[in-house]
Formats: sequence, structure tokens, C-alpha cells
Amino acid sequence: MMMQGREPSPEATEADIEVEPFSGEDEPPITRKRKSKNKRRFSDEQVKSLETIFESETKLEPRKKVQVARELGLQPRQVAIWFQNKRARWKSKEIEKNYRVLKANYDNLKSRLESIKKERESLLEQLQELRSLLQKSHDRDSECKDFMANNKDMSREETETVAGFTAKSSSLQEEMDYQGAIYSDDDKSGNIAYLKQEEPELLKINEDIDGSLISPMKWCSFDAGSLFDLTSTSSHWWDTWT
DNA sequence: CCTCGTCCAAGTTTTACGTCA
DNA sequence: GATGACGTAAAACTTGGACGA
Repeated sequence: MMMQGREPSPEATEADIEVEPFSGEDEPPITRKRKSKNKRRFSDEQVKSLETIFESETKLEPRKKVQVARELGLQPRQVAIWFQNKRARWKSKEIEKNYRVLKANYDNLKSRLESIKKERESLLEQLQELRSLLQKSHDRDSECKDFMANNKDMSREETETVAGFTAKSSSLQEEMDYQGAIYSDDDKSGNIAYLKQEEPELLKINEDIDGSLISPMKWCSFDAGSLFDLTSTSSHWWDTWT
């Protein structure tokens, strides 16, 4: 092969000499067939020695290079080239290794993202249910107010019935608390931050729940109208709650 | 500042060898 | 089993940049 460009350096001149890579006593490996007398591959022993040196130092001092070449029966140029090629191979393998690690991390993150998306869908469904529940509550509240406006007097018996509804109201509050807990895991601050950004309406509804369902005037959301004896009269029982 | 020699990384070519039809 | 095509890894080479003398 013709050299191009600049003049060959003394090192290159070394390589131009027809060399016998194997030392006299090195026999080619038995498992490998030799096609010609032009032996070019290094023996397993030579490669093993070079590998061992490479593990401790990936670049050779010029003096060390000459010493290694002498010990292995190679030209210094051959040792230099072997180290150059070895560094290139090692770098290539490192890149592959890093790629595998990065890909594994990416796949893991992707999986977690899918999981979070599913959880978000579930939470949105629950939010919809809560909205529906809250709307029903508001509707019945309005009915109740209308009813009370039309029936200002109530008997003692009716007052006791109302007390029973108060208990029901507490049960509803517990249910609402439970629903709220579903979208509030250990990291509440993180969820709230998320909700402020992604679902501001959800926070607003939550505030509505806290402020309204357990208020005294909300107990009558539960079919109160059908239980009252509209014929009897009593004192203004609701005055004690205001 | 310029030249020269050397080293190195990156890319390419050459060679040896294994596999398979 | 011999053979040629093909793929792959390793050895050697080329090129261009960096750096010190």
C-alpha cells in the first residue's frame, strides 16, 4: 500500500519492514487453520499479555512500549497500533454499555409514566363521580330550603326525626372523606401542587365539601320531605342550629 | 512564527478465519 | 468433503489535529 501525504515517520518506517509477528517458539493455535505463511494474528499469549498491560495502563510510555515489544517479540510499532486499536474497541464497548444503561432507565421511566397516566384517568373518573354526588346534594338542599320556608312549625317528634337525619349526614361526610382520601396519598403536598396546576376545579370542589355538607342546613338532603308529618305543629326547632 | 517529529483519535483497508449453503 | 460467498474481528494503515522542541 502506498503512503500518502506527509513523509513517513521513523515509527512508520518500522512498520514498513516485513515483520514476523510471532516469536520463534509460538505455534499458531491448533483450532485455527492457517491459509498462508503470512502470519499476522498475534498469538493468544501475546494478546493475553497485552490485555493484562492494558488493564493497568491504556497508554504506554515510549520506553515501556519498546520493552513490551521486546518481551513479546513484536515491533514497537505493532504494540503502539495494538494499543490504539484496543482503545478504540474499548471505547466502542463503553458506548454500547452506556447505551444499554440509558435505554433501561428510559424504559423504566416510560413504564412509570404510563402507570401515572392510568392513575390520573382513574382519579378523573372519581372526580366526576364526586361532582355528580355534590350536584345531587345541592339539588336536595334547595328542595329542603323550599320545604322549610313553607313549614315553619314542627312537633317534638319531628325534631327527633331530624336528629336521625343528622346522623345520616355524618355518614355522608365520612363517605366524602373516604373519596377524598383516594386522591390524597402520603405525599399530600405533592398532590395538591399537582391539582392546583392540573385540576383547579377539584380543589374548589373539595373546599365546597368541607364548607357545606356538614353545615346544619344540609342534613335535610336525605328525603326529608317524605318523612315529615306536615299536619303537626311545633316550635322553631331549627333555631338552635343557627 | 515556522518547521519538524511524535502521538493520538477516528475512519478505512487488508487479512485471517469461521459459518453456511 | 470441497468450495466459494459472506460476515466479523483484528492488524495495519491514512488522515488530520495537537503539542512540544
